[in-house]
Amino acid sequence: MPELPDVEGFREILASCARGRRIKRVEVMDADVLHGAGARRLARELTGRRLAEPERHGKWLLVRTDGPTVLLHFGMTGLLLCCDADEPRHRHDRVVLTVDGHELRYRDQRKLRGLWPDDPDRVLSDQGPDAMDLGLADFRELLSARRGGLKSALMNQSLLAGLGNLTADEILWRARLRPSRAASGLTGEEVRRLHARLRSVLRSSIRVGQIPPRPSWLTGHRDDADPHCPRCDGRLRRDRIAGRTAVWCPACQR
DNA sequence: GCCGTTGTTGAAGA
DNA sequence: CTCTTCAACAACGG
Repeated sequence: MPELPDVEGFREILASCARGRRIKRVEVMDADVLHGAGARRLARELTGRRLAEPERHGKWLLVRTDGPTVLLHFGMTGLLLCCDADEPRHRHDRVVLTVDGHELRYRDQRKLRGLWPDDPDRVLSDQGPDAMDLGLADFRELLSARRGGLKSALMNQSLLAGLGNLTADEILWRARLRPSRAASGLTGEEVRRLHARLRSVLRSSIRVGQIPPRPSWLTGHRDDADPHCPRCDGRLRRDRIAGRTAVWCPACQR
């Protein structure tokens, strides 16, 4: 689930639910999700701290406090929820921060990622600029220096941070470009188009907190038994590209 | 038991 | 060195 738009939604949840409030209690139900610090140390460092304005970089959420910062990554199945304290716990709730009146819950089925109570600069040192902060000139520069495929470049977090498998497919489909194109082989006009679609897909998705599963979007048809293009009605293709399933329209995308 | 999964990583190969 | 693929991580659904 979580790509840039989802994580931006989690950031808004965190801000509205807990900003300015004090952490009363830290519960770790499953220490598998803690990286670089155990449950004891996490509780000691966070209990009594006041939550500050949260930030996001790519798919990372920075939980700022008046003391240490904790970085959250949601892997494929992670969520951040703001719950009333009397709401029953879910079996996949791994860490719970109690603030006044609410509980912030890190819920994750698969535990592929988790919490890093660590120096943000160190954890984010391998990340490229956030995809929403990347200007056209830098985008062009970065693609032109690339030897591999276009989709794998878009998903490479060290080049630009935030795009995953679904957003990359949606952006490429909107820009009418094939995922297998060489990253450095686009014309000036194609780069401009790609950059514009990148921004518009992210902007719309951030509004909804996910890629909108609308029938007019490619992502709305990914899981159809016999998926067809919502633009030209041609049959969509599924290919294994850069280790993930790419869905694209051979008729619309060049 | 098989396959697949909106993510990332390290190892191995091209 | 650059880039890609692969297996692994863990848990679940079809």
